[in-house]
Order: sequence, then C-alpha cells, then structure tokens
Amino acid sequence: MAGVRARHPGSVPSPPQRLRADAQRNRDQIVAAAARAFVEDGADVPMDEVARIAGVGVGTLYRRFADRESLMVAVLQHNLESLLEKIRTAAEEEPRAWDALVRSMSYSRELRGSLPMTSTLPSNLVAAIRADPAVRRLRHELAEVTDRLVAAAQREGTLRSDVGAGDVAQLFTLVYRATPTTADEMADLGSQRALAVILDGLRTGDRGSLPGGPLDTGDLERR
Amino acid sequence: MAGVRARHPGSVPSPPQRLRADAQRNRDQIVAAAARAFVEDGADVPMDEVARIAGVGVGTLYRRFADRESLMVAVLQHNLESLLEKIRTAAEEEPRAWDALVRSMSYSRELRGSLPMTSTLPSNLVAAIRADPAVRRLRHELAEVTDRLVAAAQREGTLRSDVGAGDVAQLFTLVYRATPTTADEMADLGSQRALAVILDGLRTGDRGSLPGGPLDTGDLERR
Amino acid sequence: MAGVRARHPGSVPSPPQRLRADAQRNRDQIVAAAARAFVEDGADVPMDEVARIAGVGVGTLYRRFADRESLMVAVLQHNLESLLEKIRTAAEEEPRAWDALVRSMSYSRELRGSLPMTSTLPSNLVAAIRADPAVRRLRHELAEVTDRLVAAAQREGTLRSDVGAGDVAQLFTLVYRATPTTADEMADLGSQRALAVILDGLRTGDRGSLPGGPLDTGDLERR
Amino acid sequence: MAGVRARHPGSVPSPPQRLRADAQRNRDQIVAAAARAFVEDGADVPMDEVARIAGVGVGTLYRRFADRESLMVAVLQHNLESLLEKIRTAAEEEPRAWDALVRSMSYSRELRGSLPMTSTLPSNLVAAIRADPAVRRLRHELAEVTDRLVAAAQREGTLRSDVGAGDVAQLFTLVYRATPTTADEMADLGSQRALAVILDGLRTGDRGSLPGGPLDTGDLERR
DNA sequence: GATGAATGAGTGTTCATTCAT
DNA sequence: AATGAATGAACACTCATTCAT
Repeated sequence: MAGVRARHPGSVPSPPQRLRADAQRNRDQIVAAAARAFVEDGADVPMDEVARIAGVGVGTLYRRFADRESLMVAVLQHNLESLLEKIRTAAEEEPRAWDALVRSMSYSRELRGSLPMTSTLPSNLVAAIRADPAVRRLRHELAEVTDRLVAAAQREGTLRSDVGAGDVAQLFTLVYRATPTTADEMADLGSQRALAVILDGLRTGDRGSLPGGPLDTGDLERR
Repeated sequence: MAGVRARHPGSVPSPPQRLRADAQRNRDQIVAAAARAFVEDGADVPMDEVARIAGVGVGTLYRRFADRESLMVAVLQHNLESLLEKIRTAAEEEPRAWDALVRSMSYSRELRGSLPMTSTLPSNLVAAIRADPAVRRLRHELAEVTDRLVAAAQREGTLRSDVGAGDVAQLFTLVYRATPTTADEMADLGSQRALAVILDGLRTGDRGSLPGGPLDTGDLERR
Repeated sequence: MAGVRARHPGSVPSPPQRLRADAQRNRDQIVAAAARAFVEDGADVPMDEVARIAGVGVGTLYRRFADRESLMVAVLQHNLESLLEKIRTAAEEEPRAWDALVRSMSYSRELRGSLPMTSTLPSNLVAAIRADPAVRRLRHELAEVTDRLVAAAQREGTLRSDVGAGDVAQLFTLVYRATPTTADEMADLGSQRALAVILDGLRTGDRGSLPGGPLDTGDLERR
Repeated sequence: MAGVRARHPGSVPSPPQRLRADAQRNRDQIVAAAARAFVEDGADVPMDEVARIAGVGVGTLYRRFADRESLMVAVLQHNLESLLEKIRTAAEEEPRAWDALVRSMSYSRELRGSLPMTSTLPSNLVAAIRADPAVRRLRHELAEVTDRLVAAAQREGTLRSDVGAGDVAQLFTLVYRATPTTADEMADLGSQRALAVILDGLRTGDRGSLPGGPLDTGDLERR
C-alpha cells in the first residue's frame, strides 16, 4: 500500500484565521448541529432551529457563517474531511488496497447520512457549494487518494482492470446516498448486502464488459 | 417468463371520479409540471411556480390538489405507475427474466430523475406519502412483479441465488437515486457503467458471500 | 289602536322585475341560506358555502346577486320586512299599544338572530347597506309604525312619557342584538328576563329622570 | 359595602415571563392597536394592518402572538382586566353598592366598544377564546365581584330583589354591546338614556314579575 | 339559465437576515 | 462577542368573481 500512504499536508485549516477558544467551540457546535439538522429536518431547516440545537443564539450563528450557504459549505467540508481522513487511515492500515477500498465504502452511518446532503439541493446551490475553494481542494484530495487506491488494487489483482477511479468514486457516491439515515437494523442489513453485491461486481473475475472506457478522477468533478 | 406475465387489472384509475375533459388535461399538466419542478428546483419549489409551468393559475392547482403533499403523492403515484408499466412490459416482452431485470433497471431518465424525489424529504412527509392508499397499492404491485422476475431469473439460472426480491429492489432504488437528472453525456456514461458493475455483481457466477439471508419483498416496505 | 293600523302599500316588490317561478324559488332559497349562514358562520362565510346550503351553484348565486353586499342587503331587507310585518300585525291585533310594543320586542328567534348581523360589519359596509333605497324605505316605515305605537301607548298611559320613539327603537335594537342565536333554554330565559326588566323601566310609574329629552324617530337614522 | 371590598391578589401577570422593556412596550402597543382595529375594521382586519397601527413589523406581532386567535385572547383579556379593575374601584369608592353598579355599567367608551368583540365571531372561535385559562379566570373574578355588588345592593334595598347577579351581568353585557364605537354625541345620548331606562327597571319599587327565578353567576358561563 | 372550473388578488404565517441591547 | 428582538420579503393557501361548457 506504499503508493497510497501519501503526503497530506499535516493540518486542516478550515477557518482562515484563528478563533478564540470559546468562539471555536461555538463554531464546532454549530457545524455539528447543522450536520444533524440538515439530515433530520432537511436542508431547509430554519436557521433558528440550527442555532437552538447548537445552544447558541442566531446572532452568533450569523457571526460565524454569513448565510445558509456558508453553513452548508462548512458542513460539507467537515464531512469531506472526515471521509478523507477515514480513507487515508484505511489506506495506511490495510495491507491490501482492496480491503482499504472496502473499508472506505462502509464508513460510519453518521457520515454516510450526512454526506449525501447535496443530492437534495436545487442545482444552483450545489454549483455554489462546489465552487467553494476549500471544497474543491478536498474533492481534489479525495480524487487523488482514490486514484492511488484503485491503481494499487489493480496492481495487486483484486480490482477488475476495466474500471477507473472515476467509476469507483461513482459507486462510492451511490452507496453513500442510498444509506439509511435512521438506525434500523433491517435497513442496515439491506445496505450492507447491496454493498457486498457491488463489491462482487468490482472484483476481478469473469465479468461482463462495460460501456465506454474507464472513467478517471477528472470525471469525478461532475459528481 | 410465463410466471411473470401476470394479471394486472387493466386500468389504473388514479382520481376517483371522472373529470371534465379540460379539467383532466389541466390535472395532467399540473402533475407533469410538478414532476419537473420537484426535480429541478427541489421539493420546496413554490406552488406558484408549479402552476406557472403548468400554465394554470394557482387556484386551479389547489382545486385539484389540496396541498403540497397531495401534489407530491400524485407525482409519486404517476411515477410509480410508469415504472410498474415499464417493468411489466419488459417482463412480457423479454424472453429471459434476466433481460427484463436489466431493462427495468435502466428505464428512461425522466422517470429516473423524478422517482427518488422522496429521498430528499423530511421524514414525516415521507411517512405521510407512503401512507397514501394508492401509493401503498402501487408499491405492493411493484413488489409482486419484482418477486416474479427474481424467481424466474433464478429459475433460469441467470441471477445469483443468494439474493431475494428485496435485495434487487434495494439495488433498483439505489440506481434510480443516483441517476443524474440533467442531460450530460459523461454523467450518463457513468451511470450506465455503474449499473453494469452492479449487474455483474448480481449475475450467477463465482461470488462472495453476503451478510444475512435473502431479503424478500416484505422488506421492501421500509424503503 | 286605530292610529297605528296604517296604510301599508300592499305588496313588497323586492326584486325589480318578475322572475320565472323556478328562478324565484332559487332566489328565495339563496336568501334563506345566506340568512342562516351569516348567523352561523359569520358575515364572511364563503359564497360557495352559501350556494352549497342553498343547493345551487355559485354561478346561480351570482346571477341573482351581483356581489356579497347585494346579498347582505337582500337578507337585511328580508329581515326588516318580517319585522315590519310582525310589528304591524301586533299593532293590529293587540287592543293595547303597550302589548303591541311588548310583542314587537320579543319576536321570533330566527329573526332576532339574523337582524343584528350588521352590528358585526366594518363600518363602510354598514354605510353601503344603509344607503340601499329599499333598506332606507323599510327603516322609514319601521320608524313610522314605532312612532304611532309609542304615541298610542303614551296616550293610553302605559308607556312613560319622557321617552320618544327613538328611545324605544334604541332599546329594541339593543334587545335584538343581545339575543342568543343558538337554541339554549338558559340563554333564552336570560333574554326574556332582561327584556322584562327593560319593559319595567319603560312602564309608566315612579321613575328616575333621563338625561336630555325624548329622542324621536329622526334619531333612528343613526342606528 | 364592606362585603365587596374584596381580596384581589395584587397583580395580574398576563404574559407568563418577564419581557425586555422594549419588547413589553411593543407588546402593549400591539394589543392596543388590535383592540382599536378589531373595533373599527372588524375581527378580520388584516394582521398587517394591526402591525402597521402598532408601528411594528408583522414579524414582531407574530413573535408575540402565535396567531390571530392569540391576539384576540390578549385583547379580550386586557379588556376584562380593565373592566374588573374599574368595577373593583367603583366598589371600593362608592359608599352605596347601587352607585357602584351604575358606575360599572357606564364605564368608558373605549372599553365598551371593544369588549363586545366576541359577539361578532364564529362560534368555534368564541369557544376557543373562552377556553383560555386566563380568560376563564377573569370571567370568574368578574362573576365574583358582581355577585358581591348585587348582594350588597339588595341588602341596602336599592336593587330589586328578584334579580340575581346573572341577570345583572346579562344586562351589563347587553349595554356594553349596544354602545356606539364612534364618538357621536347623539348616539351617546341614546346610550345613556337607554342605560337610564334599564336602571329604572332594576331599581327597587313597584315592578312587574319576571319569568323564572333569579339567575346567579353560574349562569354567567354561557355569556 | 345553471353549473362548477379557472383565475389571481389578498392575507396569514414563516423565516433569513440585521441590529439594538 | 453573544443575544434574541425586529423586520419584511416570500410563500401557502383561500375565496370572490368571471366565464366556458
């Protein structure tokens, strides 16, 4: 897995300038509250409600995030950071790239529930969120690490060779989106079985042929 | 495929009583407009906007649909009817159940985009929509036809035997949800390739084992 | 009571021109329905509701009455006609003017409930209704008959002499307004007792003095 | 008058918790504006209009009063408090209970105009308003103080003995309802004269008999 | 003439955002 | 810096009135 272990630049500098300790705590609480609220009550949950869950006044929320969109960006950024972290850890810890891929596709429900947030948004908002520099950077880093994992798995002969990192990423997204947000044993089992089927389809073996050629990470940009 | 060709009761009489010809035309336009608008602008698109797209006044819209929820139910119902129709046609026309399954998973973009609508809704709304009798009936009929297709495909030896109709339905849903709503050649290719991978995972062959046992259509209810 | 027996012009020509029998029946049903609806559901009861109660379509309602105001005028006119009729009958049948006054103040609940309608209206509507010629005429006739009854009662020595027809009319109005619109034995008893107290205050006897001088029927115009 | 001077618990804490000074001022302005607007423009005056009169935005109005009904309850509560206060003051200041009753029936026009508000409402709203705990309490206190005044006046021999507090309350209500809401000298005189007649009917003396027996305060509940 | 479908202006209410405390 | 009160634009929904059938 050496090729994947990769240089990631040490820190995650979300908000540009340093905040006072309590202000930072407020900020974190707000993002956490928003992540929860977006999932539970939809992307149009009232800002007052987010503030209430975070245990701060709306004024404080608006001091940190200029508007709803900024808050969404912050949540997505947070989610992507967690995901990136998780994939990197998997890449480092798993001796086989295949197992790292499997782990990456089955990360914690909390994250799975919150990530697909964007699939529910009007397209102009989605575009705005993707245009955010921090989000762009994270997506790029995700593409990179996926690229490495895919290449490594194909080198080790576990991943079918006619797919690219773009294909794998697409299937990642698809799995994440379909994940139930509520704790429900049966729904959970369904998700795991669906994932297992998909992994079977990805594994090296006697496979059908796919339309077109492998999609690479550049194609990730449209997702 | 005989077992699948099924008895479906001729007609699907969505609105209880007959409408005047022009009123029915209006109703259809409204449902079509709503289906489009929900996809493009989100589930919270202004009712005025839906009316505008449909080319009627808001009053007309509200005369036909008591509130937003009723309209959503109508759209979902319409989508499910189209889907059911499509699957039944596939089941009748394709000599092999496997091919009918493949066709069923790749139906027209318009429908694919609009069907997952519910994945974006606050859970109370989802519950209300699912409680609607017409929706319940349609979901039941879908379960039935899927059941037959799955059993037939397993009999003919094309579908792996350790999955149930519930598993297949889950994968259907997952594919539908992930389908791009905009016309984008690259996104389209991605979807098709993802679908092909999933089908590879479903086909009889040398497969991994799945957690738990086959999910049947009863488990569909939670989706 | 001779002085009161009065010349009233035989007919009550509510709608200008003769209607076909069924049209007239419709009109009457609508007025009756409106009278009921205004009392039960308030003066802003939907026109559709009035039409529904009357058993006709809204279109028919609007063919007869140009707008809500016209309908109100028609109802008020109908009520005033009934009231006038009742007072005239009382004046003719009762040998003593006092008894005619008493009967006039205790007319049927249906009418009592419906007459005060105007007390609930925005003042501009009230003004418009009062400006209606038919309504003006009826109010004038009511003033006249009240005038005669009061004069007669004072001549016969039963009504205190320091009140005018205006005072009596004011007390009429006050009693009518306070009458319960629902059938409720206890509320009814309350109304009757209140009326009895007021009549005691009006009867000749050892009375206190009243501020100002007797109000005559000209003063009725402001009520 | 000793029996009437009564224990009233010092304060009337309408809104549960303390408001910021400016917020309280706003609240008061809104209630005052609503009281005026309900009288002048009817109970269905637009909320925007109430806000405009109060000199605040609609949002502020809605922050304080969840809906129109809450606002009505607040206005009625305010009116009842003023009335109660006024009657208690009269009871304390007037040596004779009779004079306290007279003062109580002739209190300021502003109040008289606004109090009967409920006589114009659809019955379901009236029921809802009466179910409000604060309103119930106030009505109960009013019943109590009326009870004492009536008993005292009968003890001192000024009020006829065959009426109960319920009868007096009914006549109060009737007078309040009939009071003109606009400043009009003639209308005012009419009201005063009507009141004087009613008081004459209530005074001890040679009176007719009343149907039924005295109504007590328990019967007030239906008014 | 009767009907009820269509229209859209009007109003209640919510909520993003600003700003005085 | 935090708070939550104030604002008003935006949206859901109703209903008077018109008009095609």
